[in-house]
Amino acid sequence: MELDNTELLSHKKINSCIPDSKITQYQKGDFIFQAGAPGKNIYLLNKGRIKLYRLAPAGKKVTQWFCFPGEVFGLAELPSKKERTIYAQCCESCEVSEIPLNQFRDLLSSSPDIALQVIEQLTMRLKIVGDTLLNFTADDSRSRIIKLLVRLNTRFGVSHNNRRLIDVALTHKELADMIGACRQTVTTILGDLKREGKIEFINHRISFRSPAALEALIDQRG
Amino acid sequence: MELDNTELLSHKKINSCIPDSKITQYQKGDFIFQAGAPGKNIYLLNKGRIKLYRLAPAGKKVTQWFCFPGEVFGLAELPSKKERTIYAQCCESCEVSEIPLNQFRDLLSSSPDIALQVIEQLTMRLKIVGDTLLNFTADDSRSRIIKLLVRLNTRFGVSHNNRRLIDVALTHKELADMIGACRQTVTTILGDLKREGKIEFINHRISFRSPAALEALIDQRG
DNA sequence: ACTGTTTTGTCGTGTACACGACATTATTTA
DNA sequence: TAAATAATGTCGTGTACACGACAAAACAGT
Repeated sequence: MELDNTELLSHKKINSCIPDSKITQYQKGDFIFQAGAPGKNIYLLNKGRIKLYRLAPAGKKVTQWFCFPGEVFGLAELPSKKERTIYAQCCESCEVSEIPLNQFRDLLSSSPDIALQVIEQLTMRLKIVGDTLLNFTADDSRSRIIKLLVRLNTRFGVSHNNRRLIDVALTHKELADMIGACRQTVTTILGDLKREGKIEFINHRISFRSPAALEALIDQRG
Repeated sequence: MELDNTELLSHKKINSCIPDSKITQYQKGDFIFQAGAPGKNIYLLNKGRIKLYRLAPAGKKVTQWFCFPGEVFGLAELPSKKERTIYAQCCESCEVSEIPLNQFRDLLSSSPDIALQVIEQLTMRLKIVGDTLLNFTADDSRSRIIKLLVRLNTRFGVSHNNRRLIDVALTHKELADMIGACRQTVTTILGDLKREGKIEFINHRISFRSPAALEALIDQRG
């Protein structure tokens, strides 16, 4: 299982201009860091997409965040100085700037502008994770999927034949993991929605009339 | 229903020294702000305890955070400038400093130290909300309660008769809301734990041998 | 083109837990 | 100290959904 609070991410991007940073290229599937690692660095994503997730003992995943260019990650250990609890894995080839924690601190002190952007990024994420949490307790699987699609639309949606198309290929497993459901449930619900004529599939990408039309499907309870 | 990610909060407190801030006293039950309000201010809690929560349409609550003295709140609207989605309600009588958003921005620019503390607070919260999210998908009610007790212990735990005592009076409803369960389930599970001799009640406060002893009760599944 | 692997679709079956309904006991408030 | 309100304890009953099992389809590698 895998969660994703990621869809709507901060619109505040930091330009890839961290001075004296070490820049590294990664391949799809590579880990920037894994849970258990010491965690002495802060990262800025320049290019690509990175999935930040946790792993429960039973092997369930919780995708905390999808990082996009301009976003800082690996901050969680800033206060605690403990080891990482999160996995950071590349979804595609990525370029990442990396600086040590204390250097990052200095940077923030000397660049109030960057500090403010970091604060805005964090704030935004906190809000979205909060939304997700609410979503979890309040909604059933169907509503969760619908809301997920709406959120995905705001990040990956493109216009296509006078409709909206979520322009990212995602498997049912991935979708399931984003909303804390099991794969079969997602398959069934997606099948229902398709049968109802609410969504269409264009090679693993989901298309629908409009976000509003989708939202109208959310039952009263949620 | 009501969630709480609050238990372990940032250890970074900001001294109540925001210049030119308006200081207000509140009574228990008062709202500092409610969802739907414009949200042009940032707050710093000087004294008391504040519950930050969301409300789902069906009336379910999700407690996002318990604010303690030295913590900043009301930030979520910093980037979006939209209306608030959160309720901030006093759990007891509180003293709160309040400054307008842009003044807060200026403050951050001129005081990198405060900016850093804010970043650390946010980071800490993000981590905890993430934990909660994982907790939600991976654990059943019993494990959620046990883990909640462990977390509560780190914040409110005191030593008492060579045992740990969570020194806050919480109703079953409140506990239920913290873990996204219904009240009856909490009553039952707490009853089980008591019958098993794992916990005791000392006027609405929960006591147990040790956090480790509690954690041992978490079943293998995770 | 052939074969292994991943993804999708569709069944049951089992179960955790929400929800309503009460009775009982605390805790406020008048 | 009575009356009202809130908190607890304990029942069913219903249901959403996880999980296992498998078949079919799509995709990838050689």
